[in-house]
Amino acid sequence: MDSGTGGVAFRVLDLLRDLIVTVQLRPGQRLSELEIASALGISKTPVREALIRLDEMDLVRIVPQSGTYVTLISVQRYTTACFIRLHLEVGAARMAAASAAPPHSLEKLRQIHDQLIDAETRDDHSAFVSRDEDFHREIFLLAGHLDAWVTGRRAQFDLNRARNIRREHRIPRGPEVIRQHAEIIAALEAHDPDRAEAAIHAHIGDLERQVGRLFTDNRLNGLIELPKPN
Amino acid sequence: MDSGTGGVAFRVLDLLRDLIVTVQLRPGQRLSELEIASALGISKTPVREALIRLDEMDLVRIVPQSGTYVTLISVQRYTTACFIRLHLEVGAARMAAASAAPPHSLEKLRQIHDQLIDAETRDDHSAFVSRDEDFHREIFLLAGHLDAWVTGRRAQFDLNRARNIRREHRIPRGPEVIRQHAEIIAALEAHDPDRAEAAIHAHIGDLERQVGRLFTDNRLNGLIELPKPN
DNA sequence: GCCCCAGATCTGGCATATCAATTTAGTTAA
DNA sequence: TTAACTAAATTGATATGCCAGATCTGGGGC
Repeated sequence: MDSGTGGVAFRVLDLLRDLIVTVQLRPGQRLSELEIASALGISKTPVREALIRLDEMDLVRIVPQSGTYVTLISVQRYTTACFIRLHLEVGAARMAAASAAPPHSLEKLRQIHDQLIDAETRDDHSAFVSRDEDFHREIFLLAGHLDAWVTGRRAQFDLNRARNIRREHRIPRGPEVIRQHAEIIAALEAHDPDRAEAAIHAHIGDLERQVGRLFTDNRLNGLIELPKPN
Repeated sequence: MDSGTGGVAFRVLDLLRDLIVTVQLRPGQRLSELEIASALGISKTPVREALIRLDEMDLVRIVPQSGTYVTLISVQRYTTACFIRLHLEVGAARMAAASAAPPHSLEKLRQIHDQLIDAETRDDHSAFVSRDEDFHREIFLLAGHLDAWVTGRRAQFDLNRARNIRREHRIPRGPEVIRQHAEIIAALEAHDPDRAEAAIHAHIGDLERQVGRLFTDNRLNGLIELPKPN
């Protein structure tokens, strides 16, 4: 997942990003430049640069002269992330459905779908999540707007963190997801934009509803950004 | 537009961002940490931190041990930015149209619209662009997804840079924009999501088409990222 | 017991110095 | 003339030190 190469700062960035998304660094937790630096046997500088990048992607918040904190999970941000994903994927799916669509172009999508089914059979949660991401990424690729996928994905960190707090070992909603993906593929094959839109709508809407309940989980107490105290 | 407060690094960030968006620093231009630092009478550190943030928002590209360059204007990125704006604004407008919509909530939107008309009358290009941004921002606000606006806006730097290279002193498409905005307001007032979607579609589609021609401007030679040389 | 304030401590912000990779200029050989 | 090689200069990358502001702590006053 990480670039592998690059300077020390980038390796620190990858490390911290992973630790945050997998909630090994918990939301609200205080980080110390010096502490991280000495733990890794390097100086503060590359650590600081990594933290600046993380700050820029809203994964941490640097408070001057006070400390750097892992951002809390924000229900508002999650809701917005769903909104963004929904509308971008609808647009991408419509575009993909309307395109000339060489018959083989959907082959990759079907292949990913098969791998998803396989992951569900093997009950491999990690692979399932990965293949699921690949599936949606492929839709943007088909629409010729891969960059937009990056945008939608960036808005989705909170969802992944909430998921990882649950540490679900069984795959949730596996069969439904597979069924919904199959419907999306069918709509693309039929070159039916309206059907594709409906399929995406159902899929993302379901996701938002299901995961919305996740935020009421007791385990998230203190890890969630409260609505404005005004 | 800038925060006003904050440390030196943030003031450098605001300065450089403005210089880049207004193309006083031209696409492809090489920047030097040391040069900027001494010009501002500060050390390289805050300059570097600002550049890291700019790198994270794709306004510059830091090449290790080589140099930092203002990114070229990318037609691909611009097209994707239009795609993102189109679909997010359609979603937001539909949501705003469908909402309960207290009668006074649209008042702000009408007010901005009036200011836009005023700017067009006075032929104040800068104010026109500003009010235009406010207008679209307000739509996201009405939909309750202001964060999504930030996402859409971030993807739009290239458009603004291309605009500023033209340095148009007359307001382009002023009357059409005003007419299209009026139609959007009318659709929202009528609580008609389909009509709102159509209005946004027309507006953004028009924008993409008009500005698309802008990229063929001779003045942009060398400032645009060429399609993959493969 | 509670509140307030001063000093110690910790944090990030910035400056400075050194390093290594890269680019570039100069030079030499074909 | 040109191509290739070498060395100096430039750049970003990292380490380190110091500073100012924020936080924490503990003692004194109410």
